[in-house]
Amino acid sequence: MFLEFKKEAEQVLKDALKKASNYDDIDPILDLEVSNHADITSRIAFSLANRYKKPPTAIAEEIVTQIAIDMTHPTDTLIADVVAAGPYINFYTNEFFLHKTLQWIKAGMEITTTTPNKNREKVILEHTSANPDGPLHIGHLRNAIIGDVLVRVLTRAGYDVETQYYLNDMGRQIAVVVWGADRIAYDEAKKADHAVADVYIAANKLIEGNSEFLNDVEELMRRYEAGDAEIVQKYEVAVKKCLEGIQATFRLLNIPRVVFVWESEFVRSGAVREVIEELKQKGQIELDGSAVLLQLDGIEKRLVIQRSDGTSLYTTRDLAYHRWKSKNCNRVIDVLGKDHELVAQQLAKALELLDVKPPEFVIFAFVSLPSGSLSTRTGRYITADELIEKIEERAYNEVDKRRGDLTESKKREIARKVGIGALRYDIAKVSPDKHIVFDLDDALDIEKKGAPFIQYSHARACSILRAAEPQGYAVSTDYGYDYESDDSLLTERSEIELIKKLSMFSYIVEGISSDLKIHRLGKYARELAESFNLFYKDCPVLNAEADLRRVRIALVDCARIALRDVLALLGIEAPEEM
RNA sequence: GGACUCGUGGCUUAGCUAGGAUAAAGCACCGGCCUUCUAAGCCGGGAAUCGCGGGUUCGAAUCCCGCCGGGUCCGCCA
Repeated sequence: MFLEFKKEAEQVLKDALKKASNYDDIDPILDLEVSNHADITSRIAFSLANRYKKPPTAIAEEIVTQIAIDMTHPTDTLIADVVAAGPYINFYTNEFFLHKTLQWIKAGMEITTTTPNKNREKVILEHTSANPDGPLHIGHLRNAIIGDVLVRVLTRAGYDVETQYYLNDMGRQIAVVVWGADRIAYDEAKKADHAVADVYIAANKLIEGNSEFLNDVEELMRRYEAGDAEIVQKYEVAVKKCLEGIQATFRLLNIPRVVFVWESEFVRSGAVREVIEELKQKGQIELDGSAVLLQLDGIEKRLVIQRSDGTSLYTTRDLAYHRWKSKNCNRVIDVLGKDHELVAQQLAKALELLDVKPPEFVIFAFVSLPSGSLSTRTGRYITADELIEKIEERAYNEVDKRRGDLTESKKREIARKVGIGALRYDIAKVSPDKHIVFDLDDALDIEKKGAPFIQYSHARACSILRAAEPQGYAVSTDYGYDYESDDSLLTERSEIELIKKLSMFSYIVEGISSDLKIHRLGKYARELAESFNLFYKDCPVLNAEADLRRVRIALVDCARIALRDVLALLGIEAPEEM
């Protein structure tokens, strides 16, 4: 609902600028921002001051006098007041805005987009895309969580999102696994992806420095690219085994519906060859022996698009993949580690040559351990599975400490929600360009004001509604607003602050769907929980006088919905008690 | 060496894209609040020359330049 308020403020300001004839020539950059001092504020007076050589305070004053809001009916506007505070023009919401916000929440919080026709546009979002040579580790976890939160936010904003996991099945790593699987048995007692990692690590040790084995591996790669049926079959067994484990981890993390796209498909379909031929015609080509290099605008590093032996490379295959993605949707989004940044730039430039709109990249900095960087090959990593198990155990201890009264299965269920929630929140709340040194003890310390804090607020809201029912207090949609007098029964500061915070939901979702900065969602979720906790402390609900009780119960219900939904966007489950 | 990126209280972070009203939180620390809807909560306190130096500006954590420190990349690997 805040978006609607902002839109109205924009319109009012534009009209005022038109009326203040001195300023009507400018293209209005309204400079409207959320502020501590008002519900929304405009700093436009500063830029006008520069242009017209007048003090900004005078300009702000002048503009405000031109503002006219028709208030013949209180429900014609969401604005209560506009005042000049020095150089700032401050806008304040009215009672009707609060009322509309609650109605809107109860009706499902539809996100009205600012740009038309965006609804149901198709997005293909690629995340994780880890090599299928072992389990996901905490580096992949960051990728997966950022990606999954984006998928949830974009879906909520009205996009039709497909999540893809690009499967690098043509790399050397997989050939090593396939080679190893012929000599070393999988440990069937282990989770599939962990068993694959064992084989991968052991095979690497055997191959290291042994040129005969190295040749074997290269032979495998050649035959796979050529589509040798026997080899393809072996590859499929190994890759699918690993994938089975990775998907199990995704399920634990609440990451649903991921479509696996096999890299090799683009080679066998001829798409890679087409890309290479087209680049040879359209691009600035250099030859190094029989290898083909492409010089890209603004990038010093030349991109090799074809090897001396004529076989394809990862980047060219990726180009074919991206061209295909682009043909099948309106927005292509890739979540990538920082190590792929140069490749991403080359990819974007090469796609431009092919007249394909480049993807939007979300690039995140590395996760390392206090002992150094992660490596699947050397076995130096903490797996996502291990982390999930430990954090759930820690969460169980916390639940057990507080709720000894619950049944074992109930405690386990809450521990699972709290544990995964804490993990996801910890990663989602940090800006992707911050390097993370992962400290296991720190991650397991779920006393902090993270996901459990937000979940707890939700549980409290549920608890009130649970207690209301047996007393015969139904949840109504009466928010205590009087259309005649424009009065509201919700007048406490904490009530109003809570409703205003609730109204920001769509603003945040809409914002993230364009700037893709998911850490803003974590901040909003925490602020929402804080607002609810303040309301909870200040305003008795069930013991309030009957009319007030009715509208406060309705407010609690709205808060419950918003907390549940914001947690859902973070991929965190909202327990009804904890 | 070159390119990119990060550097904000003891620790972890938000704010930086489009410069503006007292730099905002969490953890840790100190003190207070459970006969009322869950104390995984609430209130108060101390704690920051926003890495350093210059520049642009009426105004810089935010933009520009230089330096220092951490990270990533610079394969006919993926």
